[in-house]
Amino acid sequence: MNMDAMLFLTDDQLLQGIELMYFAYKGFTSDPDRILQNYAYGRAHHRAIHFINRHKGLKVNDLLDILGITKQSLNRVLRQLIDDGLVDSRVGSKDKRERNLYLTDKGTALERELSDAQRKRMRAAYRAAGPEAVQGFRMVLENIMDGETKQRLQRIKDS
Amino acid sequence: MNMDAMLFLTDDQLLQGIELMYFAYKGFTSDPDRILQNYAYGRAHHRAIHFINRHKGLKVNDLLDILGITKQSLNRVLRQLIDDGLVDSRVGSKDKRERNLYLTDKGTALERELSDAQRKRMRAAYRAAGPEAVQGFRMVLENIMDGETKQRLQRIKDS
DNA sequence: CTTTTAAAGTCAATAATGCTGACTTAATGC
DNA sequence: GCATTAAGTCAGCATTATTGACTTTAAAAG
Repeated sequence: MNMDAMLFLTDDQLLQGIELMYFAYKGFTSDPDRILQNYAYGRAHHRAIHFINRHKGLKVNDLLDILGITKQSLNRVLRQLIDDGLVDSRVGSKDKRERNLYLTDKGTALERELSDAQRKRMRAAYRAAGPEAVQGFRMVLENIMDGETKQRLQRIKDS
Repeated sequence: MNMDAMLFLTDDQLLQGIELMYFAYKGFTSDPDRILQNYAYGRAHHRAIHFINRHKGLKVNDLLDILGITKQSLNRVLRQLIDDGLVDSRVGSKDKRERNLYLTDKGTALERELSDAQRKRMRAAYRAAGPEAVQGFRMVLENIMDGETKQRLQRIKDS
């Protein structure tokens, strides 16, 4: 398939790609969803845990920014995770209004359990598709993302 | 990147892929989500409309099977679409217990509006990434899917 | 030093979308 | 005739999102 062929991608071929995204995402979330049921948590908890792990010590506002949800939506989830001893909310050292979020050992353990399952699936998919396919996968996904989202991610990475 | 390098994909690299899936999916659904608000519909309506369009005349049971939700969950959504005149539910010609689902002109119009936006995003992403990347994108996504989902899709395609 | 702004947290109400359980209706198959 | 199947419905509940209206605490601006 060359560049010329690209220009003639039919609507049907594009719809196939759209369905692929839908079904792949469903598979992608299925392992964590199953695990979370054992803890009476949902996807919202998983996302919070994931990003607190990825950006240790991030501020509540940063987390809100990444997730793109409201303070009130996050509150319920974060409250539970803190009360259940999975997340530690420490008063900011410089600015005492801020709270820096960290996973506790218990939180880290759940994060491992969740991401082990998800990594296993990704690794298998990467292996089956091969290294070049992985590069393509990444490139297309990055271009599907909102420009705004990219900027948000960059901002967090810089901070 | 060769096959050997694949075997040493770090956990961090895999986590990056996981985040990419999350953010790309978010972008992927953002255009339809915005449009659906104008009609007071949600993603569930979109999915129903999408699959009724893709598999014209499909049975209610087939739609349940594809979506992987319960009859009661679908009912609310399908009821609305039928009442609003977007979907036509016709008594099966062979087996009169069955209902074959079709989009009306009005339903087709909304489907176009939704998928135009989504196709536009996909087309742009495909172009920016290039033809080989698209192949890779497809291969990885197919491998992320559940085997069960693949079989379900095959079953519908055959029927 | 007082006022304003900012970060975090909370309460209440609402919406979309899923679930389970318990049914009904109509048509098919045997 | 009777069991099964396809579709549809009612009620209740859970999760996760929303908006709006606050409070508390701390920093920044004046």
